[in-house]
Formats: sequence, structure tokens, C-alpha cells
Amino acid sequence: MEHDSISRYRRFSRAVTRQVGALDQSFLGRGRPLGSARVLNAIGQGRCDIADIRAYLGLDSGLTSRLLRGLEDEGLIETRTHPDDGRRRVAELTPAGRAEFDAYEELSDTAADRFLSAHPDPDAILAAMDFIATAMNRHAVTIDRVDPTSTAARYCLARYYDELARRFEEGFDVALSCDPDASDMVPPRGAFLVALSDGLPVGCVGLKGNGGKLGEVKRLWVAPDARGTGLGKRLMAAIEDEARALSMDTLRLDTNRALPEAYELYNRNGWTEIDRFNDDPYPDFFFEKRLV
Amino acid sequence: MEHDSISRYRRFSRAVTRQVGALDQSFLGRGRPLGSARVLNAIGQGRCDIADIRAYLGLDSGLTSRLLRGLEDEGLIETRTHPDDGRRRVAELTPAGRAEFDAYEELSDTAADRFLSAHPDPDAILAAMDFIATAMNRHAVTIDRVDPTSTAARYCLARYYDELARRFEEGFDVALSCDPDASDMVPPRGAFLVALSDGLPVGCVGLKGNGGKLGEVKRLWVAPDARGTGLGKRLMAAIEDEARALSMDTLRLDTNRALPEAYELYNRNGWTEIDRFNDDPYPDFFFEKRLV
DNA sequence: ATATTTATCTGACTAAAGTCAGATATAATG
DNA sequence: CATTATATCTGACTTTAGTCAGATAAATAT
Repeated sequence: MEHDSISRYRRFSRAVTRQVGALDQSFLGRGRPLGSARVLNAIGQGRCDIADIRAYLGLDSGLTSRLLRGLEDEGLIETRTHPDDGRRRVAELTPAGRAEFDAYEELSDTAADRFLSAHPDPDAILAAMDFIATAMNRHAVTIDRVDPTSTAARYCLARYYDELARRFEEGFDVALSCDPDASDMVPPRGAFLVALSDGLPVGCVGLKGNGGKLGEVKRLWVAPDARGTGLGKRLMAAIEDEARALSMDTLRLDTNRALPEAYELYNRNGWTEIDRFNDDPYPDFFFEKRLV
Repeated sequence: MEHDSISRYRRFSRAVTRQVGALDQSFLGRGRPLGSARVLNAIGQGRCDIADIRAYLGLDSGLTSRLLRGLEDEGLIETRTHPDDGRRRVAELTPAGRAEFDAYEELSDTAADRFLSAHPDPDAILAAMDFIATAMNRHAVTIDRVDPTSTAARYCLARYYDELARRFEEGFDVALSCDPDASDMVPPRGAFLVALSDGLPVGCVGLKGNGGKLGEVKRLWVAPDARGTGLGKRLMAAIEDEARALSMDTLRLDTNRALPEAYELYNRNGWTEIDRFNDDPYPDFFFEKRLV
């Protein structure tokens, strides 16, 4: 018996396959084939567009059609043509379908809950799961503009502040920093972007504007799980695009010596170090970039 | 979008399912249905007994029979009746079957390798995978007697010594401790047990004897991943059984104040604190237990 | 206006997976 | 010894999954 990395990976794979397989078996217990259950779940998760469902589940159009017909015959869903495009169709759960979907959710939830609550340290297990899922979803991180007061944004900011408090020698207190007002990071003055990996926020960046041609980049953060994947660079590129769309021509930012990877990121991506431009107590370095 | 524990578990589950599904697709690429491939792999892993294969893969006996017949027709396996029981049959790979099995192994290995080497920190990923797999295999930890010089035993001991070096204020050097000779932990003088979770060692304990009625318990270790699951108690019960089987009637052990959980374990399980019985520089506490 | 593309549906398939009731031979039990 | 249990096999199914070639109707391009 060896303990090299490949056999460890495969041990993990066996363990998880067994766990996931058991859930599939319990899904079968509701007397519906797995294919139908998967379609019902996709619709319950809000995928109403049939082309979307087909792409998500990787199904043939004929098969999809028949599965939908089956769910319709059971009275679990209703379909109608898409309001904007007469070729497409959209599906929706009926009340009975909603009840059935909830039953499936319940099965998933109890499977998850039973596993997590049986473990002496559920938080550590969840952290390990986030880490692995983020690694597996690496190619599929989306960057979305959100309101800086949304759940996802606040989740990121809380982790960002925690990290500053840990890494700055002098600690960190938001109140002492030049905290941009949320309204400065909302169009038309600015923007706030969150990187999502299958729904979990793994990074953020803010753009603070005053209505003029000068903007300031704030709150760049990448989750520890997602570091080393070029996400910081992607977020910076995305926020520059936002700035251009708001007709800005110059961006500024500040950073602290306790964050050397950020300093490197700015240096490598066309930013120039400039003189101090504010009296915030935390930053040590100041950068500027002209947008073309 | 919420970030509660259930949705994090399910995000993990989705990510892994997709990864596993991709591997299944690549298996299909070898032109054999998944069912046959799974049986071939089970045989290649050394499951020769057909009843065992059936139980492992959860298949109907008729289906198993047909899948085996198919592999036999392809010239990949041979079956013959079990030497000890004329009703049972055993399967074995032919050279062609071995080659085919190796091709499947190659697919798994490259999938694992591609994933691990694409990540900036493969060691952290593997640690997280071990942690999760151990948690999922919790109910399936076996305790086996092994030679203390075997790979599994040395793996455990190396981690045990590392941990002592980290936790003892004064550090730890095996050479200074009363290191029992390996021959004292092998029958008929003693024993060495390793706890395996699907092949990965997650704990150990040694029994050092001198041929008489007195034995000494040494090297009790439980992997951090497996703590909180009662494995320490199971290992201690198993080593007591070994001692009884060797006709011992009294066991002793020593421990250090830097290992309070061990102290508690002995206190809770029928051990009595006694006076120092050796001049090893490391231990602070000494225990004895009479076996009934 | 006509031609082409796109999204979905239908019918006619095939392949794979799974079920079930015997049949057969061996092993274990009283 | 007869009886019962066990392991496997075979034949005759059903269900599920997946494929493919049109048909239909709406959208888009020329």
C-alpha cells in the first residue's frame, strides 16, 4: 500500500463517489428515474430556459423533450413559449412540482447535515470542501457586478477586513480608514465586482468614483482558496473595464507593505508608483494608472 | 445566494460529481460500457472473489454473471472455481486484461495528476482530500496487525515523532527515548497495530513484551484527521486484546504532560496512575492496567 | 420575400442497466 | 442420509439512457 499523491487522490475519489452514489440511491427512492429527478432539480433551482437545462445537464434535445413531457404528465411542471422568442420554451414548477422539489432538497440537506454533524469539527470539513471545490471550479469563476451592500459583497468585505487585521502589524479598524461610502461604488459613480465560484464568493474589488474622470480602486481581495490562479489580475482587468465604461481616464489606489503580493500585482500590470495622495493612516504605497 | 453549511456541502458535491463524471466519460472512450469497465477494475484491484465483486459494486448476480461472461469473451479475464468452495468462482486477469486494466489506471492517474499539478499548492489540496476522505470513511477504519518495519508502520511512526517534536517544549529525539527494538513489538513477544482508512494509515499502537506476563504499550498515535472519532479507544482495546492473546496480565505505559488528551484517555479507560518505572527523560506520567 | 439558422418536438431506433424466476451444483446442517 | 442454504448461471423480461433523422415553427440574414 503506497501513500503517494495519486493514490491519495484516488482514495478521496472513491470515498466521495460512494457518498454521492448513496445520495443518488436515496433520490431513486422517490420512485422517479434519476434523469427526471435531475431535470426537476434544475428547474427548481431556477433554470427555466429549456436550452439552459439542456446545456447544464448535457442532454440530447430529444431526450430533454421527453423528460419534460414526463414531468408535465405527472403534473409537476408547466411549459410555455418564451415571451421574447417564440422558438424557445420555458418551464416552471407547479405547486405539486415545488413540493416534490422540496422533498429532493430535503434529502440532500439531511445527507449533508448528517455527515457534517457527525464530525467533531464541521467548520474544518467545510473549509476543506470549499478549498477543493474552488480548485475544481477554477476554470469557472465568473465576475459579476453587484451592490456593495449585497450578501456576497459583505461576505467578501468581512473576510477582507479580517485578513487586514491579521496581517497589518498595527491591526486594522475600518472606521479609521477612508471607507468609501457604498453610494460611491454604485453606478453611475463607481462599481463593485464579486468573483463567484459556483455561487461562493471568492474575490472582490471596488471602484470609487466622484462623477469625474478620476477613479479609485478599493478593496481588492482574493480568497485564500483561490490564490495563485490569476484571479487578482482578472478582477483588476474587469474593474478597469468598468472604469472605462464610466468614462474615467485615470485610476489610483493605495496599499500596505504587509501585502507584498498586491504590490507585485500592480507593478506587473501597468501601474506606476506615485506620491501619497491621501492621509489614510494605513497605506504605505500609492499607485496610478492611465486608461487608454 | 447563501453561504450556509448545507449549500457549501452541496457546492462541493456538485464540483466533485462533475470531476468524477468527466473521468467516467474518459473511461467510456475505451469502447467498453461503464459496467464492464467497473468489473474489470475491481478484478484488477485484486478482488478475485465474484461474491466480493458483486457486493463491492452492488450488482445483481445475473448482471454480474453476464458482465463476467462478456469480459471472458473479450479474453480479458479467466474464471475458475474457488479452491476451497466448489460453489464460488474466482476471476483473474489474463495478460491482455492486465494491459487493459493498466490503460484504465493510466486514465485515472493522468486525471489525478492533471488536477494536482494545475494547482498552486498540491500538498494543501491533498491534505484537504485526506481529511475529507477520512471523515467519509470514518465508519470503515480497520485495525490490522503489521510488522513495525512495514511501510504503513513507519509512516505512522514518522508522523508520531514529528508531532512529539512539535508538542514537547523540549523537543523530541527518538534516540534519547527508550526506543523499543522492533523485535520486541512482533509476535510472540509483542505486537504492532495500524488503523487503516481505505488503505491510508490513520493511527497506530505498539505492544512491547519480554516473553513474560508484563507488557508495555508504546507509540499510540491517531492522525489529526481522525481525531474525535473514538479511534484512540479502539486502538487501546485492540492492543489489550493482543496482550491477552499473548497471555499477559499487566500492562504499563508512560506519557507526557504535553499530551493531555492521552492522559484523559487512559484515565477514562481503566488505567491507574502509578510511580515512575523507567528513567526515560520524556514521560511525566505512568500508568498501569491489570487485564482480566 | 426568400433562404438559412435555431429551438424544440416526434418517431423509430439501440445500448446499457437492472430485475426476476427458475436451474444447477456444491456446501452445511440435523 | 435427506434437507436446507448458498453461489452462480441462464433466459426472458422491463426500464432507463441515449442517438438520429426528419418535421415544425419562429427568428435572423441576404
